Amino acid sequence: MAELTERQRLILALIVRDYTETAQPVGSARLAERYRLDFSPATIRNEMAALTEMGYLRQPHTSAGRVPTEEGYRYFVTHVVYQTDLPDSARHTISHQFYQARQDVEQWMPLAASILARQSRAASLVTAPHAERARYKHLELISTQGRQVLMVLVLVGGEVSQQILTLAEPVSQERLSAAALRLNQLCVSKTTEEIAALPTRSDALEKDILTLVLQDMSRGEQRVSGEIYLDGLTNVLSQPEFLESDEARQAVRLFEERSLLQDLLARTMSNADVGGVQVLIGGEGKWEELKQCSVVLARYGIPGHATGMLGVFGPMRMSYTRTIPTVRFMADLLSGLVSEIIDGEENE
Amino acid sequence: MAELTERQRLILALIVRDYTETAQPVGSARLAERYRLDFSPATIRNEMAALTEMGYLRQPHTSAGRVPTEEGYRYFVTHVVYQTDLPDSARHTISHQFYQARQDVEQWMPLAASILARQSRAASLVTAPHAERARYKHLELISTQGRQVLMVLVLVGGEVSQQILTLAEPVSQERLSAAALRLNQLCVSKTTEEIAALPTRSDALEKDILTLVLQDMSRGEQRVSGEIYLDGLTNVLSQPEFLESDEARQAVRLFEERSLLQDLLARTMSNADVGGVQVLIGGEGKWEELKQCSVVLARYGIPGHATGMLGVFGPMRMSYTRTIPTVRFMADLLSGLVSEIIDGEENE
DNA sequence: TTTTAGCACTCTCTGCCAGAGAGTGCTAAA
DNA sequence: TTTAGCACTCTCTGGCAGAGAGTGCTAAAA
Repeated sequence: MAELTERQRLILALIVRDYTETAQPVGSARLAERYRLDFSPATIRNEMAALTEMGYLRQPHTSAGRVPTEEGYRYFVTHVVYQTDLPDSARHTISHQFYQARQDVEQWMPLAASILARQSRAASLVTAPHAERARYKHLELISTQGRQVLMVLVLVGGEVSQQILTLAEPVSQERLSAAALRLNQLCVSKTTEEIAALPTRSDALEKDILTLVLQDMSRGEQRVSGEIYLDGLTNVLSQPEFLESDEARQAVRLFEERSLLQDLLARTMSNADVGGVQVLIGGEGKWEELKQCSVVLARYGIPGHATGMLGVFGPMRMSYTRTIPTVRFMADLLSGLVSEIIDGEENE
Repeated sequence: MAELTERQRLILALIVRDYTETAQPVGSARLAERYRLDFSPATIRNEMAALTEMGYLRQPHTSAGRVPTEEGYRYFVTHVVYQTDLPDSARHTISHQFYQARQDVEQWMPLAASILARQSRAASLVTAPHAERARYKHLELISTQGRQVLMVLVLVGGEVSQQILTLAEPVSQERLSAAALRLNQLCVSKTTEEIAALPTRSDALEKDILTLVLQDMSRGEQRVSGEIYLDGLTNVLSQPEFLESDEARQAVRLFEERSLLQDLLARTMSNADVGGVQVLIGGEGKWEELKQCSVVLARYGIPGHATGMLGVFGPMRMSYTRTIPTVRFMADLLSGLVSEIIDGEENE
């Protein structure tokens, strides 16, 4: 990547900014006037030509203004905006909202998604924190009609899963409770491997249930993420990119097809350290569906215990200046909340 | 409503069908040719004029074909399609898919949403079954760092809610477990009122927790529905209505703004008996946002115990012939599943 | 050497117009 | 009661001209 002069950086930044706001190719005269630059449109044209030459800008057609290329955004993100911090006022507003919802764990994820969407004026996604290694906390067996039993499994960290099991023959609630009690004493705080290594239960009922518990736990471990919370899709649907181009609309499928989203998260997760913000511009060649879109993602949580991802999805010309600091701040904030749940359990 | 002749009904039905498929106003010649009718375009024109006079059809402009009005769809739905049943093949396919997922309660709702979306080729929504009157089943207190405690409350019927509580001073896991055990013995199977009527606990910890449990239970009772599952939004976004008209796009906000959706469900819920399918065409004057859209909704579950809603949302010209029987069938199917969980608990 | 004014050129966008096409309503005949 | 024929209406499409925005180049100014 060639080095840019101070002035070129300024012009690139202003073009990104203007295009982000208007979605129209930006011309030299417009730029000079709107930002009261103290050099002339002609000078700007020369610099634009240079930036185009270097691959940071492009022209939709000969006599149009300039539009940033993927490389242009990339440069903007890494050199101009990456360091900026979220303004104190925003930090306070967000912290305050979380403070009010601190009791209600179930509100955390939707709240985070809603804040991300509002701040970035784009679509947001948040996955619930998810432990790579499941640890047993508590089992509850609820008798229903005849042979049907509702099994509720709570894992360390607070993940909860439910299953229905059909027994070979009806079993009373008393026997179920007794079985659950014994299994709870036996398994509490144990990992999948540790439970698998236990001697086989002599009682047939307990043995069957334990098999299901193990199945459930390892199924959870194989999943990339917990539940996915989305918000702000309408922000993105009203953008001109999505009204006009079929291509961009494709990207909305990402939000429906779990498999696509999981794939995206999995790949990004692997090379994301907690706290670092990943910016995927225009799919970076790898995701056809994201050609006209960008995704800003971060991982949060406590690695080795429970982590989740959160991010923002929008047109390539989204406001990185607003989005990146917000995503970073929210990741830190959720990490804090998760550590409050996890920390104590480590040394139980 | 004036009575229609057999032939008028046929023509109305064919116009609805054709318009549903093509989204284009349908003309007399086209209709005669496409469906090989044994009367001429001129006759059709006469009937169309009559149907227009009666308010079932309208013309976008003088020399265009006809489009059904809201009244037209309403007539079609009540007189033509309401009785039709879902073909056996579809019933079997759906039953089969649920049979495979019968163990995994958490899969039921997303699966139902996915099937509804696929069958109707529109957007679907399913709410988890939700009890109007909460009944305590089991409480779990998980100690985390210091004064933070994760509380997991399981209700009869399988609803689970989580909260974090911050105690005045640190409490050991042993004390927490003991408290939970006592509260469980005390409260199992009790309703909110019954728990509220219990004598105050002497132990301060137990008293505080019980207050939170009650708060949680009554908050749940005030909610209209459980969690909401959505699917198939892309089906609807690719329809011409949504590409062209801003008005229709408004309707997508329904799917994001919980409050709107809750409101819609609440109002429909109130005059829906379980099993009956409600069809809301073009918002029926009440919902501005739904002007160009229709919603097919049904309630499922066991009234008095746990009920939920499920439905399909799409352009006004959605295929009612496919959608209505599917919604009805799915409601019955989910009712069956819910009763399997509930039944046994009643006479515990 | 760098910046800027001037200018010719290019491309899109808008409005306008004419002709084709689709559909209607009416009238009169079957 | 149904249908063929026909005049009429309205939209849609393509072509075309003019306006507007923006560029690149050249030559003069700083």
